[in-house]
Amino acid sequence: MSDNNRRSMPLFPISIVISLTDLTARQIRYYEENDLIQPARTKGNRRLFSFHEVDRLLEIKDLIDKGVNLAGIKQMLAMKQEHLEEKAQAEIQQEDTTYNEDLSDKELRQLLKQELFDAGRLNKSSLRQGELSRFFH
DNA sequence: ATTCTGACA
DNA sequence: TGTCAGGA
Repeated sequence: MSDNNRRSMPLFPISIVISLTDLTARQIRYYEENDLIQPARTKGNRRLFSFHEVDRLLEIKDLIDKGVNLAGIKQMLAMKQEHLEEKAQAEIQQEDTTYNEDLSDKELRQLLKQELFDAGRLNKSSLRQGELSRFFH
């Protein structure tokens, strides 16, 4: 899965991103100021965007059009990332368990502890979703 | 020609 | 958010 790396490669200048997203340069720069994106820079201080960042900007554009403010978008993007990290964590744990036919008591307790921890964090995330209603209108 | 930062008549 | 100035 190194296709993800290509989508993270800084490739296009802001002009291309503008035509790709229908956002203005002002908006794109403003979103960067608020840490919604972090484009790379050339030696001449010009912004370079990756496919991932273009996708991200399209998501942001979508949310803006739906009336979500920057604070709300920031939280939603944060949650989307938490979800990805969770999935990655889950895959790692599955590899461990599938390659070990028999687990020691210590490992079993560790796994159970981890699952309970994840479950607890998921509930907290859900509660935050309810609070997100403040950002919609 | 293109993009960057800062500022606001 | 738009737009203009002054640089790079």
